[in-house]
Amino acid sequence: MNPDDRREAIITATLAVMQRQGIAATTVRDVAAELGASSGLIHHYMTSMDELIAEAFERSAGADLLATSNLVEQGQDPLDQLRYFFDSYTRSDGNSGMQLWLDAWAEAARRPELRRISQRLNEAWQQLICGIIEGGVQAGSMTCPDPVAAAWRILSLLDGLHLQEVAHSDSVTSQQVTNWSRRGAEIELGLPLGTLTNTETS
Amino acid sequence: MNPDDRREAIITATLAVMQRQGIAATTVRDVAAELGASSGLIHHYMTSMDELIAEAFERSAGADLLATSNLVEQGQDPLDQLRYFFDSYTRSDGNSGMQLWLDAWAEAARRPELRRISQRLNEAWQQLICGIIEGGVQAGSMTCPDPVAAAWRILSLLDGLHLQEVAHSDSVTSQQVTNWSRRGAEIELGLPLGTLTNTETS
DNA sequence: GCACTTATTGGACATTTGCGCAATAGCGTC
DNA sequence: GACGCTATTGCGCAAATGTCCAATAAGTGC
Repeated sequence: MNPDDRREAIITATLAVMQRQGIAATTVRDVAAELGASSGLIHHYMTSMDELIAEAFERSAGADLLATSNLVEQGQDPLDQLRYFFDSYTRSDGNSGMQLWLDAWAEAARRPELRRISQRLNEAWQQLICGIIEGGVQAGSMTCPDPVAAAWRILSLLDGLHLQEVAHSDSVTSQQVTNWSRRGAEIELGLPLGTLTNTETS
Repeated sequence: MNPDDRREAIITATLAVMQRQGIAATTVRDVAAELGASSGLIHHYMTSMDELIAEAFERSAGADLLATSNLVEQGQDPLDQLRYFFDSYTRSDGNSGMQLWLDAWAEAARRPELRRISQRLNEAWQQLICGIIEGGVQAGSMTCPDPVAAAWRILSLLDGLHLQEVAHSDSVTSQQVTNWSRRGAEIELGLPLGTLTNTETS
């Protein structure tokens, strides 16, 4: 098999195992089994387990960011962009992506490679929001004296709420995450109530 | 040694190891070394590793909640209580407590015992905030149409920001967490700018 | 057909893990 | 001082894990 394709296949298999079992419980043998190959093969392409995990996480989380980023770009005006942003962010595939983020944040303290990637991606998310806000302020549709802080707040609010949903699904439901986070952004940016809740749900 | 005291000593030692190395990297042997005893002793008092970890986490996180709760009770009025709340929450001992929470949230999906505890404590935190807000609304010093949602938002914002600080200390500093979270609460509750920032820091 | 490179295998190895168990030590009671 | 209970030890066991490596399969160019 072509080395590039093989590398890709390994990362895909690793991602599948990671989403199923969590980052900490992902082993070389599990990846090999998922791939239908031997464990030695993984090490022939990857220098270490940490690198493998970091690369697989980057692939998954990077794709999510790119998808949202692309969707946001299609918004006609900043308000539209913000709606697209929430639509895309909230619809993370069954929260398996969010569990991955939880694992990544927790493991960041112990895996430098993973830490660098999660930090870079989180900063990119914040900048994506920050750009929308700055556009909204310039267009006069949003009110925000400190876009940088507001962007971190909106991102942290989303992460914090999703965190509750993933860790304690009985406490906070997916619907509440959607409603509460949008309402929070409306308050943060001085938007009229209902600006971001485009459907009939309250 | 008295069985009760011994049990206590084991939990204390476990907590020390957990704060130093993280939940996932806490082993029976490390706890035994911290305690200055043999590994067999731990199993003589604890039926399993999971139970030990869950109990130690509950001890630590429960104490933090109690401390903040007690401090809040000493506030003269709801605004005072909210200030005390932020003072206490932000000054979590060098973030080792927050790393523990990160580990707990990530592990919640795989350790039912831990999940129950973290869920219960998170709900208690939310109720603590919710009570303050309801008091503030009643007293007329805060404006909030939905205290339950607002409390979850403030808690999630704090958690989300702390999360960034612990996982990526280069992105978000402790000072920014303090300022941004308080400013967020001011916006959320319709408070004048600076109501919660009692010091000279901006 | 033959050398040479490389993908791939399958298992060995050292380490670490939670846990169990037989032996020991310490201490209170009669 | 003997007995009995239990706290405590220290080692052993089986399982799991990351990593490495010699052997093999499969092309590939000459």
